[in-house]
Amino acid sequence: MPMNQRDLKVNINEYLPLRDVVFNSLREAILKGEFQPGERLMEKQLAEKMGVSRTPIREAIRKLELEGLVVMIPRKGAEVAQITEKDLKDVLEVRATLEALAVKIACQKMTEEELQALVDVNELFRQAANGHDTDQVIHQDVAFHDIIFQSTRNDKLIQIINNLREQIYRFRVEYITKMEDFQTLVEEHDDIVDAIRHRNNTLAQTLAERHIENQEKSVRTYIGLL
Amino acid sequence: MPMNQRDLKVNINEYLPLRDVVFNSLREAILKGEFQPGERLMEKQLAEKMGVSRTPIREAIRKLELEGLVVMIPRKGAEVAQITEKDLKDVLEVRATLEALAVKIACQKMTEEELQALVDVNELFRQAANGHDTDQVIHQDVAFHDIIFQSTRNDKLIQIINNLREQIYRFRVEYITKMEDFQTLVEEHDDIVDAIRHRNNTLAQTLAERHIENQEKSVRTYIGLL
DNA sequence: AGCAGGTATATGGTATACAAAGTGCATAAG
DNA sequence: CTTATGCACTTTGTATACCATATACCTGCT
Repeated sequence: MPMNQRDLKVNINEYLPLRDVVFNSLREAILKGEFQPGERLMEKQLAEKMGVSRTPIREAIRKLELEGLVVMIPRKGAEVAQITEKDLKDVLEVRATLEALAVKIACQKMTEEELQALVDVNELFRQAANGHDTDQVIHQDVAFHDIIFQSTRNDKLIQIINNLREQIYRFRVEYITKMEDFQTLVEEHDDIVDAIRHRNNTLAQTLAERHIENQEKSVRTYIGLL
Repeated sequence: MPMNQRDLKVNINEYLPLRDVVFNSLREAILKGEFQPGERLMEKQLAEKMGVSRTPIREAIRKLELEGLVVMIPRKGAEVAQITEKDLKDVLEVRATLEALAVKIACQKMTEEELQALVDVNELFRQAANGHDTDQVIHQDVAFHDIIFQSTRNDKLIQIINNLREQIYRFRVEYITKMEDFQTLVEEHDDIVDAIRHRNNTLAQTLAERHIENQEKSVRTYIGLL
């Protein structure tokens, strides 16, 4: 019985409509910068490259459209969304508030196990930062924030913050790569961990908000105001 | 020349792909409760009813899927999303924070014209509430909050809050209809207007947050914990 | 009543067709 | 030499037909 159940579960988990496979591929390609902002996404071309028909491509594009990663131009098709300075500002303004909310809830709900995981990830982050391993820095930074989000038990909050992160992910890769000094980031993470450990939610909120604001400043500096 | 330009503009504005017409129709139908939660959305049936082919229907459903209004069941199709008590709680927790952010920004950026418009809408809201005109109460309440959101000049914030409002809109219609006493709502709106007028952003934030929290309590009371 | 098996129906995807709009390039006009 | 004009080509948007597979329904058997 447990085996059947597991098989069933595996089957359910493994089933992914082709449209979602396409959706995930395109999304990742856009986030990694394999498609430039403004670049056209042509159905036939994508269909041929991915070996599928136009139908799943079109459906994937509908989802990317709502996700904000592509914009539709009537009767011309989809192109990768440009990000203006204002978009960046708007996104980070909302994100700062929601990250603050997340740590506030985390102060109340985070378990000891989660806190330990956060400490561990933060240590990996520190090592990556000291070793200037940018890939790891990005990876552990995402992991760090993910632990905080998961501890809120608020699926809607998690979904929205992830979408907001996604929208500026392309920049993050660029500016993190250019950035030499991760010391500020390390210190900010340390402070946030401490605030959560002491369940000091007002402090944690302030720190989280400042953390995102600093990120905005960094992006501006390193990207050169776009 | 201005006439040509206007004609062109009109044409551009009037063009809506069929998929978007379908998307808007289905969305409105779901929000108005014309489709019950859990009800199946069948492509062929919808296509016949709306006089289009399956293609635009399928694409519209992809967007509804990402919007959270329908859930996909693998190899079975789309059905109208159920809303659990936890969903409601999660959504309102995020909304309370974002409404607070909105009024905070509004305190800084709202123009005198917008403030006047807010006062006017608030007066209409009061009249609707006194006259127990539920349709108008809902309409003016939406208008009231919209003016505040627009004054933030943050398109991302506006988009996210609108999505969050949408998710509980179905309940709003029900509970507002059942609600007899709008006095609390009127007072809360008055207080928020005053706080914005005096550019008191900390007070405004507190009021907005409480306003949404009260809404959560009301929904729970009137819907009976779902 | 419960189960087996067959039938109908829906999804998910492929392929094709075609009108309308957009793109690009060559050629004509100024 | 630059700017229109025109024409061929491509792409989107939608419709339609088709099929494999999965689910739902029904019917008859035990």
